[in-house]
Amino acid sequence: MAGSNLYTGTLDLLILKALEWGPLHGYAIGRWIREISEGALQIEEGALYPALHRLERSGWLDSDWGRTERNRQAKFYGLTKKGTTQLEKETMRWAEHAQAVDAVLSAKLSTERS
Amino acid sequence: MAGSNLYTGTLDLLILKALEWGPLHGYAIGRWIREISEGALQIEEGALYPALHRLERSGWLDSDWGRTERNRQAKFYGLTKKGTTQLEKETMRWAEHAQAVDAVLSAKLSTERS
DNA sequence: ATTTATACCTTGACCACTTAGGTATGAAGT
DNA sequence: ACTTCATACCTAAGTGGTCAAGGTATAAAT
Repeated sequence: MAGSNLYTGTLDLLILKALEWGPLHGYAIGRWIREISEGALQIEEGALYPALHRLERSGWLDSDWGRTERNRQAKFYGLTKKGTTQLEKETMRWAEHAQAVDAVLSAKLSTERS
Repeated sequence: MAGSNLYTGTLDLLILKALEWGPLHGYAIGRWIREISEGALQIEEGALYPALHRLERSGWLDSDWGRTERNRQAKFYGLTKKGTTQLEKETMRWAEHAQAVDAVLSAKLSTERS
């Protein structure tokens, strides 16, 4: 259930950001995002894995099979150079969008409303 | 052109907010959002009108045909009581989501990344 | 009489996300 | 040994918001 409150389109940014400091496997990406956001962002697996495949297809990520500290098989994803550039773009896009929405939300009656 | 940069799901909030100070017609809602956001938020008409219908169907809005200051026919939308409640909910949802995303974006390497 | 800006609408396609399943494996408990 | 649990991956069908690209109508201006 959980109804993960995220707006469509932000998932890519979150994933790219999760990999900024080095490779992680998919399951850990989801967990990391949830923990950093203190539960506010719950990524469904049905959204996470297709997103990882899409980002890899786009060339932002590459992947390698390996083993976790707990000795489980896992596919580790890493940022490519293109992915790093994309992360910067997406970060800027988010900042601009968030600022714009906040501008609307803080609009006062004084504005023209013809 | 334009490729309106908004994350899916934020449109409802923007529309509800636009009507907080009183009724507006659809075209004016789109223009108001664009102007307040200084062009950052460009609402496509193909998204705007269906959204208005959807919000009205949900009971957040009601509508009446009238005439603008320029003497044009236009359908004026107003917030219902349920719509006002919904605006509060959506505003909170946005605030929480934005805060969560910002938390992820400002995450430092120090965080556990097992 | 034509153009322009306003104002509304719809249809088709896309695609991210949800829901709801499924498989496999290592570790831990009984 | 067997079961259970958490980990870790995956996919298929359906939903639904948005975009692209059309279209109509009308008041005012040229």
